[in-house]
Amino acid sequence: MEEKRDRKIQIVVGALKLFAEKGYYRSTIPDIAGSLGMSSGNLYNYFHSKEELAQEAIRYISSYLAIRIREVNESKKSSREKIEDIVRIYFETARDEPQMIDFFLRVYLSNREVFSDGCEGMVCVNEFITEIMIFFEEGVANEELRNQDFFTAFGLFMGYLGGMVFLYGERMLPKALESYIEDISENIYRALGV
Amino acid sequence: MEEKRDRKIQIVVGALKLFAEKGYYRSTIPDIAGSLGMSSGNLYNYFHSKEELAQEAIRYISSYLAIRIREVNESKKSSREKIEDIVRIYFETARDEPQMIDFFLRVYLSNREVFSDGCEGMVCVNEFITEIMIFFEEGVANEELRNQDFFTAFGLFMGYLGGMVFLYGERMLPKALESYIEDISENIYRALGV
Amino acid sequence: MEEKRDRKIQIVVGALKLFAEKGYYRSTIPDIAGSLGMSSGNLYNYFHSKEELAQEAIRYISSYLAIRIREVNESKKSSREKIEDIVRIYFETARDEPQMIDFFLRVYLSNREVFSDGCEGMVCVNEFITEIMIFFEEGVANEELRNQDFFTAFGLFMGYLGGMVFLYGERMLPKALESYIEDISENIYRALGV
Amino acid sequence: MEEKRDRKIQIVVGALKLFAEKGYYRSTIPDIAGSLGMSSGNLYNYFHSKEELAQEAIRYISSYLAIRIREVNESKKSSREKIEDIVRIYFETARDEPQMIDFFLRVYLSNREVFSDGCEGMVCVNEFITEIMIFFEEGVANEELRNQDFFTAFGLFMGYLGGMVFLYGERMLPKALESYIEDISENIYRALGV
DNA sequence: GATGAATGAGCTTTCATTCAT
DNA sequence: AATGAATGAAAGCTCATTCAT
Repeated sequence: MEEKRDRKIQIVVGALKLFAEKGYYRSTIPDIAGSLGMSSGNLYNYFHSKEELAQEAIRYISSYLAIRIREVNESKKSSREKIEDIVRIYFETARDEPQMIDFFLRVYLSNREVFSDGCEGMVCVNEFITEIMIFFEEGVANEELRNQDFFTAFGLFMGYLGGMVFLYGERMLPKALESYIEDISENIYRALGV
Repeated sequence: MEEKRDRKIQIVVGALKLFAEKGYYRSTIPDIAGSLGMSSGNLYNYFHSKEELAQEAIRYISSYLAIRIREVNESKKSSREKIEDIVRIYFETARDEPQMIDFFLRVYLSNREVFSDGCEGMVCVNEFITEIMIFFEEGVANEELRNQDFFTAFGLFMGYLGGMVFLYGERMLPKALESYIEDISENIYRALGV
Repeated sequence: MEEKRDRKIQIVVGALKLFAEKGYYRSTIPDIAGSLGMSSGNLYNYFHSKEELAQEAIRYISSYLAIRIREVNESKKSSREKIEDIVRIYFETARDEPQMIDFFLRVYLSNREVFSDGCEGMVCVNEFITEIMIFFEEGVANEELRNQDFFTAFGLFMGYLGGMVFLYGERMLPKALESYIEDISENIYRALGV
Repeated sequence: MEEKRDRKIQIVVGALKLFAEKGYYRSTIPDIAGSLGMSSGNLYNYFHSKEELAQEAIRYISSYLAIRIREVNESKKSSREKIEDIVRIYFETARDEPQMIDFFLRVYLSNREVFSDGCEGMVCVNEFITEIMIFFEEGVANEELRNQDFFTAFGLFMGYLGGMVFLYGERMLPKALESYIEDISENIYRALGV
């Protein structure tokens, strides 16, 4: 039983990688199964459909990022420092596990029809959004961040990071992603701080 | 000959709309041709492939937005005011011609393989980026904007706007898109201003 | 346009033959297309699904038999003679166009799930049943047939003929099908006559 | 060993039910095994293939009906009464154990390819047919029934009953099946009697 | 005997593209 | 220019059967 759960996670991780590289529609079930050394028929013993696989993938990513941001939220740092921590987490993930961010940007955000049954609204990225919300609201409560509409702040933060990772993926950035952390964090703080 | 050029534009506009609504892989050539009242065979008299059609579409969008931003750049307004004008243009386009922004976010940014032969790097959105670059560099030259890495600024500006339109498209924003213009412009100015 | 209608009929006739020979689930779309010298992709330019093809087939058969029975109904013969004519039509069809009766017995009657959307109840065999009903009611009106429940009579008539054709198909009958016409008609008349 | 025989019968009974409900090709081995609370692998310890299972099912049904008809044959009743008894047995089975008759009509009669190796001709329904034959020949010997070709009589009897149960299954009969027993028996007797 | 993961062939259906008309 | 029938490769998914445990 435990084994089956482990295998499911292995499959999600493998599928995630392929989806992120080639997109949802260009990744075929035989591709995914093959990359895991299994037959495509067998894959259906673990997941009922390709869509379900993609939905599990986005849940996995949301959880992965949420765990790391939760640590930041639980620290005693200032909002300015927390911004930098979150930017770092995001960029390090983009560097070390690029499929995570790429899946998010290129599969989840773009192929909404794949997620419309089972991941309506933002239910499958809820964990992640919740942590960003906690970060923001604590900053406001501590009078370190301006009290503005959450989505206005959220759009800036996440749109910005997503945009940078996209430029990075397109090899449009002249320097390594990490070298932008300081400037970007400063820009975000200027926008959101009191 | 002139006629043929007009018909090509009509086709691009029609294809653009369908691609934006249903995504690249879910839009079929018969779909596109049908929505234009023509046969799929005939469509191939104007474009050699589905990819070419998508590439023309992104060029069209880039040009469409560039023209409007050029007007802003040519005005005598302050950078603070220009930011607001650009945000307004972007949001008004998202409201009145949603396919333009949606194609950009959901087709161009996500199905990179479609654009890898013919739109490498950013050549197909060059016109648009150039105008943003002009806006930024003039602001720096006038000492209204801080002199920072262009991509750091660009990522913030465009990532932010894209993020907001995405949230809007997902019906996650409680208010109309335009009502955020003021706050968002302020956030951008705080981040980029001197 | 007319051509397309003709081609559709050709396809129905071809599919009908295969379905009758091998059953619905053992007849594959490539089989059907191949037997008609066309590609399976092209078949979908004429019919939207395998089910639709089967439904058109039963409508075709129902119409084919109804036309022939209508001629009997329009004749001035006695009910006793009409019974014999109908039995003859049924058996001659079974001999000359065996796929018609076989499809009816082995596909339509047995794979009800295939017909549940679009041929609910008996709507796709309505034409045929209507003619049998006319035969019966006129016989009753003329006081040649006993006035009994229609289904009691219909079940006998059609169950009997179907049963004989089944035995014939299984090569269980020692003699040719036609040589039973006289005896069977007599049995039916004994059962239904006044 | 005796246990194994019992388990085999249980499996046949369970498979029979599923086959009758969903058809042969729509019933999967995991379905059948699952409905019996066993694994599909284990089912293969009892039967070598899906086909074998279906063949055992029809043998079981043939035997089930034969036993009941044998009782009728062994009674001292007239042919007219025996007809009514057989009709009643058939209809009561259709009501109380519908899978028996449904399997016969919808699986055995229709998917001949499944039975072509192992149940050629009528060998798997031999027991049942033999009893009907005994009924008929005794009736002829007693001069209660006309001396006609056995198949002519058999086709009427069984085709009729099968047709009525089919109409019943399609919910086309306005009344309960049993209420037709009297009329149908009368029709059969008129057809077959001296 | 019992399990269920694994296989792999085969299914229906889709669709970009071609080409005779 | 215009049509749409035709192709054929490939997709997602199913399932009887096997076999290591």
